[in-house]
Order: sequence, then C-alpha cells, then structure tokens
Amino acid sequence: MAAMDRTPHLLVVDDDREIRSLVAQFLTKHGFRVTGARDGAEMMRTLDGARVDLIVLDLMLPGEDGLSLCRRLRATPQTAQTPVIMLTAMGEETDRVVGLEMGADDYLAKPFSPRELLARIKAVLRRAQAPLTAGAPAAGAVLRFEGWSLDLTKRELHSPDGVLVQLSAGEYDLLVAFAEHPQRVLTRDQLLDLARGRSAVPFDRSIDVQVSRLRRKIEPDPAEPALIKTVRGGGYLFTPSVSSGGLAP
Amino acid sequence: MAAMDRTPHLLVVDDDREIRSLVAQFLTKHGFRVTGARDGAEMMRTLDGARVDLIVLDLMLPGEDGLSLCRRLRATPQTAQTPVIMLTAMGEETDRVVGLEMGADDYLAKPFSPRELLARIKAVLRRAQAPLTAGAPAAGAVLRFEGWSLDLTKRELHSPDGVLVQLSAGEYDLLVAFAEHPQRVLTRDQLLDLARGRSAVPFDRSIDVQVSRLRRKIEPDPAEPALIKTVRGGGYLFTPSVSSGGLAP
DNA sequence: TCATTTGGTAACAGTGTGTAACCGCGGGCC
DNA sequence: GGCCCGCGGTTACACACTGTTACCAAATGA
Repeated sequence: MAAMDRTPHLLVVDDDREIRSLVAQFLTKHGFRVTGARDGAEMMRTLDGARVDLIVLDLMLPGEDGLSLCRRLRATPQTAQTPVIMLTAMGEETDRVVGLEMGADDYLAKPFSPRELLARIKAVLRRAQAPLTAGAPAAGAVLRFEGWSLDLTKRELHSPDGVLVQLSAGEYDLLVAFAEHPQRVLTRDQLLDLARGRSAVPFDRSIDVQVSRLRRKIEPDPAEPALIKTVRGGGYLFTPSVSSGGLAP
Repeated sequence: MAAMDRTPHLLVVDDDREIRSLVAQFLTKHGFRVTGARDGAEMMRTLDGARVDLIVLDLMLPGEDGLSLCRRLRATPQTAQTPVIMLTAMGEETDRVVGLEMGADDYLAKPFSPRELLARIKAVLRRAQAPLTAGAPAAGAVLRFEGWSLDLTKRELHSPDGVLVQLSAGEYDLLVAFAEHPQRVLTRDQLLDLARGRSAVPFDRSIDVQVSRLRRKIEPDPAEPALIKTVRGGGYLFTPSVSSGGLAP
C-alpha cells in the first residue's frame, strides 16, 4: 500500500524573529511544513485557518504567556488533541512539572540543539499518530496538463477535446505517478514503486513497455514523444506543468 | 539541477589534512565520490566548476569560518539547495551557536564516528532527493544564447528559427553544462563532472567526441566552431552570453 | 625543419531503449 | 465448469546512443 502521509504541519510560536526563522528553516529541511507565529494572537489566527499537527510554544511571550495559551488550547475542542512542545528559557523557574501540568506533551530548555527539538517532535508525533488515520478524501481531485484532465476520483482521463480516453488500470496508475511528479526525471525503480508498489527484478522491462503503451494513447506522435520523454540512463520525464483543481472541464 | 542515479559527489571542507583524507577514504569506500577542500576559497573554487551533491563543512576554518560560508552558500542560487552537514568541535559556546545559527541541514560534533557521518549523509541525501511538489522547475527554466533556447524542464533545444533540434541525452547534458558556465574555460574533468557526474579515466576522450557530436548539431560551420571553442591544453569555452528567463520562444 | 603533443572524428563495440509478439492469469459469462 | 477476452509481464530483436580506439591533422616546440 502507498504511504499517502501528507507532510506534518508544525506551528512555531516564539517572539524572537531569528529563532522562529532558524527553527523553521531547520525543520523544513527535515521534511516538515512550518508556520511561524509571533504571539498568541497570531497563533490563534493560524489555527483558525489551517490544520496543525503540532505546536512548538515558547513559554515567554508578549501578551498572554505560553502556559495560559496552552490551557486555552486544551480547552478548545478543535485543538484539545493537538500536541504541544513547550520551550522554556534556562533560568526561568518553571520546571518540567509545571509545563507538563499545563498540558504540554514535552518540554525543552533553551538553548536547545535543533536536533533535540527534531527528535522530540518526531517522538511526540509518533505518539499522537493514532487518531491521524481519519481518511483524507483526496485534495486536488483533478490533475490538468496540456489540456488533458485526469480525474483521480473517477479514474478517468479526458483528452483536450473532451473525449474520454480508455486507460487500463496499469496505464492509469503509471500516468498518475507521472502527473504527480512532473518535470522530474523518474527512474524505472521509482515508477515501479509509485505505480505498482513493487521493486524491480533483474532485467525488468515492464515500465518500458507500459510507457510505450501509454504513449500510444496520449502522445500526438508516439515516435517523437512530447509528454513523456526518455532520459537515457536515467528514466522518464513528464514534461508538462500540472495544475490540480476540482473544477469541471 | 538533475539528480540522477549517478554516484553522489561529496565535498569535504576541513583544514586538517588527516581528517580530510580519512573521511574521504572512508566515504569513497562506501560508494561516494569525494573531493576535499582546505578552506572556503578552495571550496568555492571546487563548487565553481563541479556539481556537488552535499557539503561536509567544518565550523572552524582558517579565514572565513563555516557559519559564514554556509550563509554564503545559501545566498548563492547555484548552491542554495545544496545540503550542508556541519562539523562542530565539542565546546561550550558551540551549543548556543549551533542552536541558533544553523543554516545547515544537519550537524555533527567532533569527534564523530565515520559510521555516524555516513548515516547522516545518507539521510540528508535521501531527504534532499524528493521534495515532492516543491521547487523543482523554479529557477530559470529556459536558457537563451545567440537566438537558441534551451528548455530545462522539457529538455528541449530550439534553434534560432524555432525548430526543435533533437539532442541525445548526453549531448543535452553537455550543452547544459556549457550554458550554465558560459564564457569560462571548462576542463574536460569539469565537463565530465558537470555532464556525466563522473571523473576521468586515463586517456579519456569521451568529452572530445561528445563535443564533436554536439558541434555538428549546433554550429553553423562545425569546422570553424563559434559557440564551443577549443582551448588547447585547457579545455573548451562556451562563448555566447547566456540569459535565463521563463518566457516562451 | 622535424619530432612531439594535442585535438577531431570515423569506425566499432557494448549497452540501453522501443516495441511487436507471445503467453499466463483472472474475471465475466454462458 | 468451460470459454472468451483483456491485461500486463516477458522475450526477442532492431535500432540508437555513447565510450573506446585508431588514425590523421593541426599546433607547438626544439
């Protein structure tokens, strides 16, 4: 089965602009989506309009402080389950017990090493993983490229002139793999994994053959492919830029 | 920037000759191609003419230090995406520095075990491999010179009169290497690295032959090359000035 | 001048890719 | 159950690409 885990969204609340940006940069590099907030008000505004998987919350903030904010998060049904990691400045009398009593999931003393923060975030997210399985019913239901539209809910492909093109299951899966990774050279291994969920056996030519079959259906001139280019020694490249949207053709 | 399946090229920047050579030896044994640099200047010189997949950067260096170099790397478009692993000497103020000023993708405290460095390199490379929907096509998608346009997302070359010129994968990669380093003499070694991601073997003439083949396709008079000049004893020189922009031909 | 080095390219061979043909599998249908 | 049929993996072969070799010409230097 394919791991359709979307990248976790973190919210970093700290009044120090530099810390916010450095932490955000580091966490982004480690595969998270990060939003920053300067204070409680900004935090609330962000939570209002986005789904956040974990909050990194500084204890000392202008206006309402971290503890109070944490309490409010817990009291709000929308955010009651959202994990919180509290940041405390060294020397503040607050200790672990207080932080945890307020409902934080973990805490970290400044100055901290980015890697330690990362480790704690991962640990907390892993622990919180359970309720995440609630299904996400496909964001962009339709992918569009060069006039074509690929309906991911109906598993249908429509040509630029609106005709429904019959694709076999394998052709469809392969095209989805391409359309979800446009303008990137994909190796046969990657395509096999994305479209078939398996890895290559020695002398595996199945992707080549499937690409050939797919080209016959979607390339204006299969002898001179424009959409799916071959990169010798590399793999294949889906050239169009792809937009995802739900509107009708 | 095309990350294919060629063996990754690492750049190890450390002023300690012995560490450089030990690390290089170890990493080479584990399947990487490694170049060493003693300081920032050497690092920059290497980056100037080679494609590097990851930089291992010592914090403490003669002249400009690692943090400053890291910032410069990030500020340069060519290297802004190149992952950096920082080496820090164990020290008291290091914690704070590392905690707050990291622009690196990961860091490692000396003394470190080679195995750990290897693990982190692999992890960082894996992560850098596929930022799914992120900025793949971003930077200058089209390079223009003397009327020609080279589309980097479609891997297509259009002649001044708009005709699509068929290039083999090798010819295309070589032309990209040239067009990304115009008006500079590139040695065969550099071209081999930029276009093929490998280093030369004794009596390697492959670049000469590929240049010859490329000239046949893009020079008005291949006997009297205008675009790709030969520099005897030096290498080759791509003479046109290149502009990068995203507009249509 | 001649000897030597360096680069251009034709020819060749090893490898990668396109695709027709074949075949086994599984599902639908009688 | 037996039959038919479409799908997808495998095989085979033709062809394109690319590194190597060889030979020649041009450039360099004595």
